[in-house]
Order: sequence, then structure tokens, then C-alpha cells
Amino acid sequence: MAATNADPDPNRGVYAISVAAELVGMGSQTLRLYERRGLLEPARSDGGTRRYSSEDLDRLRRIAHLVATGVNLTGVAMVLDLQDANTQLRADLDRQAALDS
Amino acid sequence: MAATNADPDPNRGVYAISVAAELVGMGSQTLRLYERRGLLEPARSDGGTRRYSSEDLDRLRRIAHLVATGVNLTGVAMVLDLQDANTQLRADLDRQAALDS
DNA sequence: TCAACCTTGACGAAGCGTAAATGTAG
DNA sequence: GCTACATTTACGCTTCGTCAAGGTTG
Repeated sequence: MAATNADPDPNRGVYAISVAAELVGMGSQTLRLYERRGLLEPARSDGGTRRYSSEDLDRLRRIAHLVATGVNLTGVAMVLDLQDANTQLRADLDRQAALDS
Repeated sequence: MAATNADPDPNRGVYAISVAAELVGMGSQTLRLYERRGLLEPARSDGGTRRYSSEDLDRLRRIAHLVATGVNLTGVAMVLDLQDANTQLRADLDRQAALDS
């Protein structure tokens, strides 16, 4: 199979807060607020500066969509968990169905 | 199998708004608000008076729990749908697993 | 060195629950 | 006829997003 380890550039997809905020269309303060509410936990540098990964950005985009719909932050956390559980269940079901083919 | 049709008392489990509110521990105005936000649609009498069924009360209790957790009404609607979908998926998965026994 | 980061506190806007006013159903 | 229902409007309280102040990281 193809190599999936040993990323040649470990800094790829790692962004400072202002860049991450720009990429997802939010303000930096908003990203800090979401973290304080437990919606996200970006990595930190040794000095304490936040480092956003590509996965963090994906999650922020999902959060943005829910917030735009009118869901508050407590609801966002719950909806994200339920959506993930739902996705996992569908995958399990597909795998089970394949056994019965 | 046992008879599940032909309910001998079709009014069983049908309540006026003040009774329903008391049973679920809310105010009547709150029930009207939830209806206006699309969380619930109780039946109406010919004159327009709301009639809450036992299923309506169950749903109201689920709503109460989510609201107490801090989810707003937009989020409540979404969470209820996701929970129901989740429950359905688990049932499907159990049924599929039984075929592979 | 200085721009971008950090935290904390404060403020306006919107949503939620409740109460008041007025009229109708049972 | 009188109580409980209906709807609409208005009012406090909380949450969310943003800004400002003051200090630290890179």
C-alpha cells in the first residue's frame, strides 16, 4: 500500500489563529471563544500560541454551519457528537450489509 | 396477538394545555412558544383549543431535558431529529446482526 | 524590535421565558 | 356567566460575538 506515515513536511496544514480565522471566515476572538466553550482544542506551541490543524479547520467549518443555522454553542457540541455517532453507525451498517451479500 | 386497536377510551392521554404544562413541569406560555418554534404540533379542538397527547408529553419531556442542558430551541429540533435517526440506525444494525447469527 | 499572539473584562444584539392586555371557547 | 383557553406585545435575563487594555511570544 501507499506510504501514509513520515509526512515530509510536518508543518503542512498548521496555521496561526489569524490565518485559521481567515480561512474559515471568522474572527480570531470567535475561535478563542469556541475553544473556551470546549468545541475545539487546537495544539499549542511551547510558548502557548495556538496551532490549528486541517482537522481543526474542518471542525470549525462544521461549527460555522451550525451557528449560521441558529444553534447555540451548547447545541453545537451535542449535534457534532450525534452527527459523528450517526456516521459511524451508517458505516457499521454498511459493513454488516456487505456480509449478507 | 393481543388487541392493540379499538381503544375503548379515545380521550385517554389527551390533556388541555394547563394540565400538560403541569405534568411536564413547564408554564403554559412555554408550551405555546415551543409550538410556535416548530418543536411540537398538538392536535386542536374544533374551536382551536390545544389537545396534548401522551406522545406530545414524551416529546416535551425530551425538550425539557435538552433545554435544561443549555441547548437553544433551534438546537433542540436538530438534536431530537438526530437522536431519532440514531435510534433507528441502531435498530437496523441489530436486525442485520441477527441475520448473521 | 515590533507585529501577532496571549488573557481578562465590558458592551450591544438576539433569543428565551414570563407577564399583561384583550378577546373567544367550553 | 365565569373559568380556561386563544393571540399579541412588552419586559428582564442570559448568551454570543466583538472590542479594548495590558502583557508575552516569535
